[in-house]
Amino acid sequence: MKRDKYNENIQSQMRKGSLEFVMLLIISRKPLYAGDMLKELTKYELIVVEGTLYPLLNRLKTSSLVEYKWKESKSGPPRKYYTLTPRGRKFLESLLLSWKNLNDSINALIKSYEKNNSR
Amino acid sequence: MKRDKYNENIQSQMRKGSLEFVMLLIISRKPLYAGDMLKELTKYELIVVEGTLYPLLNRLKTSSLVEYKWKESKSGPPRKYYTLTPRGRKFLESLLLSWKNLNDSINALIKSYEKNNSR
DNA sequence: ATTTTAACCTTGCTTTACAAAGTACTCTGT
DNA sequence: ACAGAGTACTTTGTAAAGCAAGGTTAAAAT
Repeated sequence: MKRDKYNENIQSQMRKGSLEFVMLLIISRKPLYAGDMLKELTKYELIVVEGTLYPLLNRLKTSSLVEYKWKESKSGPPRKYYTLTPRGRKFLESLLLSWKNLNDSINALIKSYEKNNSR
Repeated sequence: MKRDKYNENIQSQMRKGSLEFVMLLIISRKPLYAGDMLKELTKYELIVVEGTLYPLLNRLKTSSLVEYKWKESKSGPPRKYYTLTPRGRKFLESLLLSWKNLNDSINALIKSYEKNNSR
């Protein structure tokens, strides 16, 4: 039933569109590879899967927002360690502003909602 | 050039996935029709266009989260005034929790970013 | 050598935001 | 009465992107 899909992966749905932002934030802190990112995202309860992550990383690469260097691993094939480009840093700064605006708007709406429901 | 699309409609992209949430919030406050919603959303700087809004309202309707009543207008054809169903109210409550979680996660990441960039 | 594990990639499906064009109803001016 | 303007809602086509599932390659373990 189509209706039920609305209750599945609520958090996942809400994260859509903010994903790039979160990814750039994580990459900005230190060079890491996809496996690290998945762990990091899980820590923040932002579940992302491989099929989402790799194409996203490639889009960011194509857009010159990130770059990577191959590094050998002790336990398997080499890894791509990602960092932000200068362009990526600039873009992240603008996303920070957008996020704060969106955040303010939604919080204003929530306040108005909570007042109406007197809690 | 594909790269440039990343800079267009940043805010629009970030809003994706939170749209249902915002719509339910707005509808929860008082019955309104699509025209009112567009004005309301503009007020909060969350731009949405007709081609997005109407299909979304129909999805919410199909999912039994909202319902509407026809009302005559003084200046044109009748309007659909939307309200939340009980199911819609419950769903909105769960979205509120999800939003707060996502918000906390991202704000934690932002703090960590700002510390690294010592500002 | 073969199997397992790790890392990265690709394909197909589905959803959905948006632009643009379409339908339908009401009011106004002539 | 009817043409045109304005308002409200709908539909169609396109493109983007998340995800599941399957694929490829490389190193390590047995």
